[in-house]
Parts: sequence; C-alpha cells; structure tokens
Amino acid sequence: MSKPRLKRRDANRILASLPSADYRRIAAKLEPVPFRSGQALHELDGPISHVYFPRFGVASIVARMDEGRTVEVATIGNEGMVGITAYLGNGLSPMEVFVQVPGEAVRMDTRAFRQEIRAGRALRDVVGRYAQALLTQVGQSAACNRVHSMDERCARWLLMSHDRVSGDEVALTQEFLAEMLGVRRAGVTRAAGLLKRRKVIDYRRGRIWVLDRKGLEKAACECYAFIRSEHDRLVG
Amino acid sequence: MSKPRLKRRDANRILASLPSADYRRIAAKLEPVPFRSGQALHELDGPISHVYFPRFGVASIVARMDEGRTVEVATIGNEGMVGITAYLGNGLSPMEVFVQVPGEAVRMDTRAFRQEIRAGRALRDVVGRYAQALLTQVGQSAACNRVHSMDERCARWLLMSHDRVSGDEVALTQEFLAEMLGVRRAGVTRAAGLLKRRKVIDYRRGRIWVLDRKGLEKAACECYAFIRSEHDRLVG
DNA sequence: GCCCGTCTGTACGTTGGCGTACAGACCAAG
DNA sequence: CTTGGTCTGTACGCCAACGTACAGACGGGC
Repeated sequence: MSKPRLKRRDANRILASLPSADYRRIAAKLEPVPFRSGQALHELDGPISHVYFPRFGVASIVARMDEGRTVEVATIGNEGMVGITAYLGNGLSPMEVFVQVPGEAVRMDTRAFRQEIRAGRALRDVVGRYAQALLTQVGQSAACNRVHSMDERCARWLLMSHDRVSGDEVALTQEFLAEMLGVRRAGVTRAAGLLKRRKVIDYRRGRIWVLDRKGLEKAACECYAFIRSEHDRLVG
Repeated sequence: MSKPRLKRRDANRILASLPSADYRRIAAKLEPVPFRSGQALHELDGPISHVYFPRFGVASIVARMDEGRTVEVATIGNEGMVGITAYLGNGLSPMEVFVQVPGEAVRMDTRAFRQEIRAGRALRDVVGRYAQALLTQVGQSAACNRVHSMDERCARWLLMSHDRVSGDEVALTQEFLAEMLGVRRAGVTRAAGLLKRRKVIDYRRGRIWVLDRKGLEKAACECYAFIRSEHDRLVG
C-alpha cells in the first residue's frame, strides 16, 4: 500500500468524486483558505459557519476531557471534510477541531452546503458515505486505543499524516504528536527514536521525514490498513 | 440524572419521536423480535438485511482485531438503532454487532427502511441526528479508552446498560463485561467487587443489580453524562 | 440431593506507560 | 557570533493493568 499520489480534478477526494456539472457548480461556492498549525476550525458547541474540504494537511477532531486534557478522536485530511454534523444533525459541533499539520483547504458556507445537500445532488451521497467512513475510523481508533501499543499507534499516525501531505515531510513536533496520541512527550521521543535508528523516519525540530514507507507500514498496527481500505471503498 | 422511565408511544426513542402519521405507517412494517444474549445482528462485511430498533436490552458494535480479540466500539439500546450504515452509505457492515444484554427489539426490512428514508419523511431527520449522536458516543469512547481507569469505565458501562433495560437487573457475566471493556476478567472482578462492597451494585452468576444509582454515577467518568446529554439533545 | 460446568475470587510476578525532572541540541533573531 | 527559546534525549521511581493459574462457590439438570 503506497502513498496516494494524485492526478485528480481536485486534491480533495470528496470534491474529486463529483460529476463535472456538480463539481463546477459547487466549485464556484468554494473559498480557498490556508491551514495554519493550531488553528481552530470549529468552536466547541458553536454553530458551524463553514465546512472545510482539506486539500493538504491534517485536521483533528479532539475531545476535551476533565482537567482540560485533550485527546484526538479522528484525523481528517484530503479524503474527507470537516463539519459532518452540518450534514447529519443539528449543525453544532460537540467536539473541537484543530489543524495539526499545516496545509490548505477550501471552505463553503454552511448554508450553501446544506442547500446543495437538500437539493438531492451527488454531494449528498458521497458525504453520507464519508460519514460512514469517519464513523468506522473513529470506531477502529477506539478499539486501537485499548489494545495497541504506543509504538504501533505512533507509526499509524505518521502514515495517516504522510498520506495527507504533499511530499514526505510532516511538519509536527513531538509535543504535538504526543498530545494527539494521548501519551507523554517522552514516550513519543522513545518511539520516534526507535523508528529513526531503523532509518524509517528522520526528524529535526518540528519536522518529520518519512524515509521508508514500507518500514513504517510494518511498524503500524492493522488499524491503518483497515481504516484506509474502508475510506477507499466508500469515497475512493 | 436518573434512569429514564418511559411513558412514550414506543419504548424505542427514535420511533417514539415520530409524528403520529409517520409512526403508524412505519409501525405496520415493523416486526418484533427477541434479543437473545450473544445473538449476531450483522455479519461482518455482509449486507444488512434488517435494521433493528431496540426496545429493551443492549447491543454492541464490536471491532475484531488481529488474533481474534474483540473490542467494543459502541453500545446501542432503546435510544437508537442498529444498522446506521443502511442510512449513511453502502449498507454493508464494517463491524460486527452482537446482543450483550437480552431484551427485545423491532426490526424492519432494509429495503423498506431505505424507502422511508428516501421519501423524505420524518424518519430521515431523526436517524441523521442519531447518527451524529452515535458518532459522538464512539468518539468520546475512543478518548475514554485512552485516559480513564478501568473502574470508571466499568461504572459507565453499567450505567449505560441500566438505562436500557426495564428494571434494575442487567443480565451479564463478568467474562462478558470484561470483553466489552477490553480488559481481563480478573480486572472486572476487582472493579465490580469494589462497587459491591460499597453496596452500589450486587451480582450473582451472570446477573447484576443496580442498588445505588447515584453512587454508580459518582463512580463513572464524565463520559457517561456527556454521551447521554448529547443523545438527549439530538434524539430527545 | 448430587454433580459438573460455569462463574467468581484471589494471588504472583511482569510490564508498558506515567509523572517529573533536567541536560543538551538546535536554530532564528539580533 | 552570541543568546534565548524551543525542541529532543534520557533517567528514575511508580502504578495500573496484564497474563496466568488455581481454588472455591453457585445452581441447573439429572
């Protein structure tokens, strides 16, 4: 399983899957925005003003626990969209969403998005299928968090991020990665150090390079392949 | 927060939320079925033949990991339905669903269900909102699995089950509960023994009684209240 | 009333990851 | 070229939960 290289109409796979007519109509309503590291895309419990279709970079859905600790629940990149509750339900966001790895996205006013959905066009189907893929990802992560080691989960996270950036560099500190995985920073240092010694990755001060994709896949748990194949099957 | 007692049209909250006309039309297509402990409601990757609306009892969405180990991803009871992918996406089930605590449900042919959804009736809205609630539950569980102790999670699970049975007895062995929580059976014995000594619960050979609901709520992590309030807000 | 299978209690050594702390390395700005 | 802030490396004691093992208690079926 190699990193997906694109020759699609749009780097975002949801948008890329639309028939030409729909894509053109929708594209007119899209506004390109940068993804800056740490940027909040939804406020907690706030109404969703825009939905985002990432083209590069990684955003995370994050749960805030008691004592202010945060834990990542799902990652979203060019395979999906940010703001699925605007499609499913009440359009409020029960969890926060942050940019973890910088990049770029296009966004759409929520009102316009809902109009497109209601009009019964192609967008509705693919967004529904994406919602299923997201549910599957979150579910698998829940199980993964119970049974897999930090090292495996760390490798999985790097793979998922690698798929979603252009090139082999992921801009990310160990501190940040630790928070995503819900572990200590010192733990990430150990896990990452192991991968570095095996020449699977390299890194320096907030940037990580994937050197040996296959090696990284070997180090990750099954969850990577499972989540990816479900996404491919549904949105691919 | 007390256990919900019902005086609703239907013990299932999704069905109960429907306007009379819709409810009557849909009720004609429902077939009552028992929930038997251990029963499989969906085969892995198989097409979903029926969707289930539980009235009493608890079903679990379960991920099967390498080495055949299973981990629970979500629990479903009278607040929801089994088979959400028939609404969202391709109608295949990427995860298994089993009955954990016996009870009863009504089920509906998937074809008829999709017809109702497509017809743009009230069912679609409430099922969409339930999908959001389910996503929230699964996400919170993912975080919970990372940061909360076995004891807290055990209490949470008992509360969620208590909400979904009629009466104060939950039919369930420690072995079963351990598998749900993704921990050793011996661990559950310790956690449950603690609650028993504090007279919060009692149990004997596969049956658990909730004696002190408030005490159980104190023992559980925040995740219980969060998940429940999101469900109430969305499916009410 | 007894038996046997299932369910529960408990014990023991092991371990992955935690919390904390501090030192060293890097790099951008001045 | 230095400085200061950030990022990374490593150490140490600690503990929740693990894997495994076995004994005792219950209770349905004969």
